Amino acid sequence: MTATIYDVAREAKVSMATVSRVLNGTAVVREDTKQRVLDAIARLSYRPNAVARGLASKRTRTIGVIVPDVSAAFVAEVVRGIEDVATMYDYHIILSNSDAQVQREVDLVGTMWEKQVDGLVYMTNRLQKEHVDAFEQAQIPVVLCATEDPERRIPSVNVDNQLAGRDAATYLLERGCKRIAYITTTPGFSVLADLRGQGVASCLSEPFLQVDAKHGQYETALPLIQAFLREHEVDGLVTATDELGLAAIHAVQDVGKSVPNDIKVMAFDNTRLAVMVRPEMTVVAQPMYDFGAVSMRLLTKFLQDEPVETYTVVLPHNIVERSST
Amino acid sequence: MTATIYDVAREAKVSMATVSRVLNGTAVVREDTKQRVLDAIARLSYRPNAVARGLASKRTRTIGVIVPDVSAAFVAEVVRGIEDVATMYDYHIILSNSDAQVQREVDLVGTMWEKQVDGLVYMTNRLQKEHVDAFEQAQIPVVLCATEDPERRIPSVNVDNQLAGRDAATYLLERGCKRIAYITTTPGFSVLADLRGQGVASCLSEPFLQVDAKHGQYETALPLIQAFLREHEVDGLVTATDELGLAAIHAVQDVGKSVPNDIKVMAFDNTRLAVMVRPEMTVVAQPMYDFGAVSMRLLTKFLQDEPVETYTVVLPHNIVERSST
DNA sequence: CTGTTAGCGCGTTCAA
DNA sequence: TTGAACGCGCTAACAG
Repeated sequence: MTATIYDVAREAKVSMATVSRVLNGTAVVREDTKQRVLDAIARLSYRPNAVARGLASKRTRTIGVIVPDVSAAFVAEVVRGIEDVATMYDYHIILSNSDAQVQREVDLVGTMWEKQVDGLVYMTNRLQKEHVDAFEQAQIPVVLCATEDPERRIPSVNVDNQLAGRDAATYLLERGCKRIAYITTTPGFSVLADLRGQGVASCLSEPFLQVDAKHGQYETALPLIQAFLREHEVDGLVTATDELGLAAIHAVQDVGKSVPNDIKVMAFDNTRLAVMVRPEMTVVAQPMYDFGAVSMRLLTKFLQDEPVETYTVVLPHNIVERSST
Repeated sequence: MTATIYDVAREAKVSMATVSRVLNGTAVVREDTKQRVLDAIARLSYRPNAVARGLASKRTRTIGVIVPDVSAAFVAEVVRGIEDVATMYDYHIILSNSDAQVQREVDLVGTMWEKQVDGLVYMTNRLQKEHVDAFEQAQIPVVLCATEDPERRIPSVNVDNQLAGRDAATYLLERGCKRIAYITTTPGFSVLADLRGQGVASCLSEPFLQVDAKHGQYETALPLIQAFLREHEVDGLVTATDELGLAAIHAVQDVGKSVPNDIKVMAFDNTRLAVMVRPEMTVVAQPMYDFGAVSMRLLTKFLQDEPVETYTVVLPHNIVERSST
């Protein structure tokens, strides 16, 4: 049997309350009795039971993290940011994948609630009423991470994706591109991708060309982009993700043209992929790690009742110029 | 205030024991009273408190997952596998990154213990005595995931990396390679990488050439491999990871040679990177998702006292032939 | 500064 | 088939 706080109390010849006090620093304890307690703890190699603690204090020091899919590079990087800051503030994270399915996302809020998480970091492609309802019912502090809440009801951390789209288009325009197309995942699937597209579109005088690259997978996107390039005369491509950017570069090469001479390619995100292509990709870099880190930090502020200035944090994005433009 | 089991009991005009019974199916309850309870639960939208439940039952239905770094593609994929199976068996996972630091890994076992996790899925580059001691002290069921335990003390799920290394070398040899080099992260850092190298070496009659690509990052590896290629005449390259494979391909091209005509390149793992290079990489594919899924499944067997045949699961690897060889 | 005493919300005997 | 009562290990008043 593993030792409890009672065992420590007996061993140190004090009451369990005193043990609790030195454990939590919740009140002043005389130095020598404190030392006795510490010794007893060490002798018994006592570890406080976080579950009992959670029940008594109503705070579990664990945060629920709900994401579409950790195995996506972008997401994994975000999760890393979340976990790092969580660790700093002595929290653990419970991680769940939703596969971007609303029903599952809503269910997860429920099970996270059962687990008594102190807060939630939430990542979804498209925030809907069901989500907001679930948050309200669960009464858990939530921070949206790299996801948009058009109505700004829920605190969130993101970049201005529409502006980012404009910046991308402007960049290409300034470098002489005349006809720019936007390559994205299935429109309607991801708000981020849609906003970026809107940003691009808003800069164009020509009719807006958009390529639906399905789920954004390299393999499926490649032939779609090739087909598009055979039918349309373009000299600039903006892609919703790095993976699509990579597919775009290869597609351009496949139809016998050159990047960046014939067609300039500019991608979103700046995952490690961006530097692993030839030519290396110019990108609108997203602060993925910071999405996670800042979200979690914001959440800790809520949990500790620290004052917060902005509930809707807009992180800066920036263009990293490389050889594909 | 959120409803408790007492509220439900009162609402259904039964005792809390009965509510607990219908909740857990732990004893037969008359159909109509069961229905009353269910109705009451729905009416109050009652959710059992998992923390209280954990304290009373001594099982939390949460699993600790300790990995070097989720943001690595390989790891993220493994974690996805773990989480999927955990969900199937109604477990949640607490995820922590260790950055491959032994001290942190050991500490994490301790904090996971405090959290009363029911089990641990553990991933580390090099299992050491400190780890095993920590496991023993914590008395938690552990399954090693994609990590070697040379002494087979701890249950594990892995492939035979040495054999995989031999297979890679054999493959190249059969295709006419005469001088093969192995490109790896800092030797001694990862047991997996070392074993693969040993496998490669065991097939070679020529002296074994090994390139220390530091931490295995594309950017730092690239110039190192270029330098190596300028000094050595080789016609085959095996790399410890996909990222290094990509660097190798580009390095070959940078020194004015062709893949696969002049030098064949063969990588390990088969992350999505493998198909995103030109030429696409031939790889020894690792079942990353399965590492996670099978580990977690094995752990559930321990937790449910199911019989298990093998404590050391060796998953099959296979060569995926593409254009780089 | 320290000890006593209630709970926290639930599982689980033991009787009835 | 159901209920009463105890305990899981700890925090948090409240006394002293």
